[in-house]
Amino acid sequence: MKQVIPKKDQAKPANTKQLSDAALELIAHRFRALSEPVRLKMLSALMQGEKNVTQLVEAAGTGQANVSKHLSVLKQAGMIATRRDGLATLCTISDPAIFQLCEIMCAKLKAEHDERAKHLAGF
Amino acid sequence: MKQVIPKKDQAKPANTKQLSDAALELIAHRFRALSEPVRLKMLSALMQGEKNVTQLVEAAGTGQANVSKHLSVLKQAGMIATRRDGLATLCTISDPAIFQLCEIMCAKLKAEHDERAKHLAGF
DNA sequence: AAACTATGTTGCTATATCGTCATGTAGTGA
DNA sequence: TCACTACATGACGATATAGCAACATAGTTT
Repeated sequence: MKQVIPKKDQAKPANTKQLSDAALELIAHRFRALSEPVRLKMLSALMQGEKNVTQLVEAAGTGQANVSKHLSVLKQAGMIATRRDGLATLCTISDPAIFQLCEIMCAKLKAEHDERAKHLAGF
Repeated sequence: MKQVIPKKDQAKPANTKQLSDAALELIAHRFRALSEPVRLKMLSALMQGEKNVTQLVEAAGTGQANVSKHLSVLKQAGMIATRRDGLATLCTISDPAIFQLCEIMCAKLKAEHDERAKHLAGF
């Protein structure tokens, strides 16, 4: 999946950002965190405010173990933060950029699929 | 991976967008298209303008067959468009939203990893 | 301390997907 | 038509990951 290619230094055009392989990998990793419906559903729930894991399990519609793993993915991607409060683990969105990203993607989808609006209830 | 959960219709809070499962799946699919370093590298190359597949193969640093498959992923995600010109297949970014998405993600990373700037040459 | 609740973790299976090799196909030129 | 180029597609192995079940752990309450 990941291979190291001898990378020839390429001249950097004025207005073009050339990203290193390491940077691309980091970026890909972030996008990947947003590439699962369950995680998006959890983030969507968190957009309403802080929630504990049990609430997220309800929102996600999957098992608790699964949610726990998804949480660690989102956490590692720097998208959510957690704090302990007694028995509960409270989760919040730690980076407002998430909102922008989702808004852009949603707008994109809405524009493209306006004719299929029936399948996109809630927009 | 995908399970159909009996979905209770939930009241829709005023300022909160509740996305249907179908919508979330579409959004996740779009983000997933951006979750591979090779695809990001291809998009990065396309940001400089239209390129044919051979040029993208060079830019991506992987095999032609692989690039071809990644291209179809990006195409299906509505991120690039292709047109045939003789033997060549010319590719362009079809949605400027890509730029916004990558800029946001890059800014996010830059902010978080400023201290590791050495690994992020090119920013 | 014992029982209970809320989460995290591990082992497992099923599925998805990357990368590669080989082959197929479309368009070009001799 | 034959060879060549540019690209797409199918088969394959290797790896990653979602989901589930069982268990482990932390904090609370009695």
